[in-house]
Amino acid sequence: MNASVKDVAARAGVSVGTVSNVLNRPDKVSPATAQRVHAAIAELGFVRNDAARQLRAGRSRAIGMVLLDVANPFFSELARGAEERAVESGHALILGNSDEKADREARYLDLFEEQRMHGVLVSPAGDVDARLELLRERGIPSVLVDRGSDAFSSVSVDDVAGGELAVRHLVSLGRKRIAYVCGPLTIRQVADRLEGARRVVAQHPDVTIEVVSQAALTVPAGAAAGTALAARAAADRPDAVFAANDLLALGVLQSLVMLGDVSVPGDVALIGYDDIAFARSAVVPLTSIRQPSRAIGATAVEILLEEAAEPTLEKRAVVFQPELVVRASTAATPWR
Amino acid sequence: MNASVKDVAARAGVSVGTVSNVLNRPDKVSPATAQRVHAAIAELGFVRNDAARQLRAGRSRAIGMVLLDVANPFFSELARGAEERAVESGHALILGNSDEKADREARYLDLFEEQRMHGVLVSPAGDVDARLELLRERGIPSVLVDRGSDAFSSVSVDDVAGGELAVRHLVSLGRKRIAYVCGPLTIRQVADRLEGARRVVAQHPDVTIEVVSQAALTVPAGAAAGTALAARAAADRPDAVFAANDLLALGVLQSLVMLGDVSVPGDVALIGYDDIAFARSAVVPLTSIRQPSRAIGATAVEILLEEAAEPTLEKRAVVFQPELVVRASTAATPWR
DNA sequence: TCTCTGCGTTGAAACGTTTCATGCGCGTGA
DNA sequence: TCACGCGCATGAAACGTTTCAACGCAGAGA
Repeated sequence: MNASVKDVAARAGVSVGTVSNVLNRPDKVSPATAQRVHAAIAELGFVRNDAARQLRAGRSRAIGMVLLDVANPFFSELARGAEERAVESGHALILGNSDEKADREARYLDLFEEQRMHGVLVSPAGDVDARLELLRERGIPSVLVDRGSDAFSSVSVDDVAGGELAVRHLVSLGRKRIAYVCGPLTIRQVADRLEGARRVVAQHPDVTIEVVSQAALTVPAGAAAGTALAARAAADRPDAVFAANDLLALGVLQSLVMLGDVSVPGDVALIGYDDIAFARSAVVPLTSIRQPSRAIGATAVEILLEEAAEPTLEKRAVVFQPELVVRASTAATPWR
Repeated sequence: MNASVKDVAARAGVSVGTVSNVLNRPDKVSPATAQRVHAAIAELGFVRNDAARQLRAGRSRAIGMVLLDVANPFFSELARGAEERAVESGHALILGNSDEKADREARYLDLFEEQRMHGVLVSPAGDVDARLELLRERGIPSVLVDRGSDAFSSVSVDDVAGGELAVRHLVSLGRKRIAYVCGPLTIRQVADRLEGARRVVAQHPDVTIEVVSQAALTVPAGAAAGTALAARAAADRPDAVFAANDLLALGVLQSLVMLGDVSVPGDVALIGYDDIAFARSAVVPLTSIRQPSRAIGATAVEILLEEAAEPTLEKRAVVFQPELVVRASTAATPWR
């Protein structure tokens, strides 16, 4: 049904080896022959079969990426950065969604292994180290994204520092009773941000922190947490909320301001994490911790490609620093 | 470096054919042999090479999808729906971003053709019909997403009806001077929504519509449009804005309310399109037109798989109906 | 004239899987 | 007892590419 390199060779009156040379090392073939081959290709509408090429090469040219949640703007930005860098050097980026589930993550890694991917980028949900070690043994390098590791190269943001930044900001505004609204503490980023938060709290005897853990890092999960907070007696309510990401924060904001009768930042100051594009257009524009998401993605691909080319390379750990972006949700005086 | 089916066969003391049978038609092999083969697979850590399998099979089990903008929640939801349906039947979904650029779109289609994809889903940026016709000739079916077509199956939403819904709502609130803030009119959805809007305007002699076209369908593009509107003298300003999607609407909202001194919905009523999750947590919660994004993705995969199995099938066109979701940005009285 | 170089081209091997015609051994019915 | 059918297992062929050792040939140098 499809023209193969053999058909092209026959049509152009050359051998298959020559056709392949025209495609892959044009300098090795005379202009006249190349010309004839190109003509044959065009006439037959020949399209290279990547499966065969890959089989021969032993590995794919594609890079696999498993993310916690593609619908989260932080991750889609990250993916964007990675894709751009990958395409730049002739690689494709295959995206998978783990939904923070270890089994979905594992399925994608299996798939990537079957495809003999050029390399794999993971923002891990479960404990992937053993699995990645297996991949490495089979010649597939990996880079962890948005999390550090002792065993693999990684590109991450200093989440402990981010937690410190956030809580230090809240404390500097005079807030004393902080709630940390977060997802499962098994997610490293969630735990690290809490760790940073606690460090700051430890330095201020009169400040307390309470952990409100939800099942997911999504807007509805945040809304649930916010509803619970709004239902409390005012005296019992925290005067500040640090949310583990902006989606949670937006959910909290929604239920505090729109359903409950709690004002932000009057009654409760609110700070998110990631500084997604929507943070600034929220009901009350959201103070947040910004991460250089695109740069993270691009850097991860960069490192991955280097390791794929030179497997003996030592592992590296790039750590970006987060940045505080102050908006109305923590402003000293209520916005408007 | 990697164990092959041959190694497994040797280890288990059977032929390669038998190993393949164990993997693909377990019923054809005696339990005892199957047992031995499974043991060998485990011992050697054998992982099937998908490239070889694909080469033999003639086509990949993956489905390719090209979207206008993966970072747009409408599309990531859509992709999510598609992915779930695809995985359900043992297919992988490969995602590509066209960024509304015809050349990027073309690159992905080339890639998908080289990979002999099982099928292709496209939300088209450029004019893809000819290209898809080529793919079809080569045995790769395609389904258009979020756009109708005469030549291919499609799953879309009635954008003309959506435009009507939006503007009828604005008119019912007594608004007379409507601005349509949109992206390039070459994008079908953008044009269709305008068409719908114009139909309603045509029925009301005292209502006018003005088109404010931007280069992209993004938040910053919307902000630019909003800034321009805010800069006008109040008498010269529209009393309602219909934005071609929620991202634009959020941008408009941002610049009207936060930079300019225009109140929403007091001075200007604002309606978006897509009803993304963030619409409800905007500065002023956004009235919008909801589309069943996940169902669209799932349905598209469904149809694609049927066509892949039965290429002679007649083309189908599924059209979902949009739905109006009223929030504060068009409420009769200002919110709060 | 003969040998040596180097350029262009050739054709076969190899990548790892699935498929399919073939073969073998055993029990069953005639 | 023989033929037959049935259940399993076999191994070669095929998929389409890239690579590589080998080859032919023309021109240069001896």
